[in-house]
Amino acid sequence: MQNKNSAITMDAVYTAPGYLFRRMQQIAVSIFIEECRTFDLTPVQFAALVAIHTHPGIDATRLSAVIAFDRSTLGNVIERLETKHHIERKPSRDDKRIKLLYLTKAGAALLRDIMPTVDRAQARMLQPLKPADRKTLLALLTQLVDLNNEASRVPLRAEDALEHLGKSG
Amino acid sequence: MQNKNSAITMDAVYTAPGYLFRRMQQIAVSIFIEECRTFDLTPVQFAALVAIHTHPGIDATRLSAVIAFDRSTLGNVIERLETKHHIERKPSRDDKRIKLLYLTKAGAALLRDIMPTVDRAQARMLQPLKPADRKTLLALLTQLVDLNNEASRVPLRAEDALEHLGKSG
DNA sequence: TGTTGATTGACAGTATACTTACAATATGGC
DNA sequence: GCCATATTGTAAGTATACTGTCAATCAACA
Repeated sequence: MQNKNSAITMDAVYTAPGYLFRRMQQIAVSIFIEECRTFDLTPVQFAALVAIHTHPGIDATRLSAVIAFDRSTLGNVIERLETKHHIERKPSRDDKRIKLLYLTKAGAALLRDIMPTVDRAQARMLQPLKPADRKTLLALLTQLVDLNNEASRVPLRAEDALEHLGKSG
Repeated sequence: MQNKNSAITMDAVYTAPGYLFRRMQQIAVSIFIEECRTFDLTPVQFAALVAIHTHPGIDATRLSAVIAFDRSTLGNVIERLETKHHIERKPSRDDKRIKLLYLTKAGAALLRDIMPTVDRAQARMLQPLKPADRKTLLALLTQLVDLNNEASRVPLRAEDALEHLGKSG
């Protein structure tokens, strides 16, 4: 909202939720990359590894729904993870369009090893707040993301995405 | 944090602050673009226009500090705004390295006209929350972004960035 | 004055994050 | 079985968001 004079100041930017979300995302990625630099893994690559670990044999389309990540971009992410030998793609016998995703041994080991570092990175993001405020912020944010799910171009579809899974391979 | 069995589940993603910030950023951009589609303006382009309006004759480096936006990427943003005739670049007489940024008449008019739409977009992002919760979330987020400012690769330098301004052109 | 070091904008490279379009393949209705 | 429709992965195009590097320029100092 502008003030009563409708004068446009930098407050139109600094106090806008959208600006704060963008800044916080920048900061979060920066902290994650810095903490995990020895593992050479980005936040999205980490999310993909966790999802593939949790749902071995998932395909790219379902993976995108599970981590709420655009399907087209995910193609590049999968490619990079494959180049780094963290995952492998296997053709499905039942559906020739589909490529099934699995962690390699190295990928599974990496995921196991990186967990404490990721936990530390996540904690660092909220560190400056008092513990009670951290809980409040997380609760409100979780609520808001959930209620706004359909507003995003790639809504999270954790459940339905996996309904038809497990019958291919 | 993982549970006591250290089993890796999707909760390692879904409950992580970093994931929530990413989701919220996706949602915020999506809402902004959707509301402002008739104006063909992105959130960052909007922030740049506001900053140039507030500080006519600013250069690209200072602009990047004022909106906490990477200097390299900002070059492309400026280029697009110039192509759309919303801003113009003029060489500085005092410093041949610098190009001074100004809104065009059309750019100023666009900025004036888009304000209500941007306000509506910003309001929509927090709409699902109760009014009291919106205030709480905004306050905590503002605090967190401020306290984490130095953690980002492009810290906000609203004040210092403008200290040496106004002597060129 | 002249040279060193900093600043500025531009560029190349990587990685999200989205759009639309397309060919190969699969599915459901007939 | 055949065909319209849908799904899947891929690719091209746009826009952030960052890393580096580089040449031109400027500023400060010996």
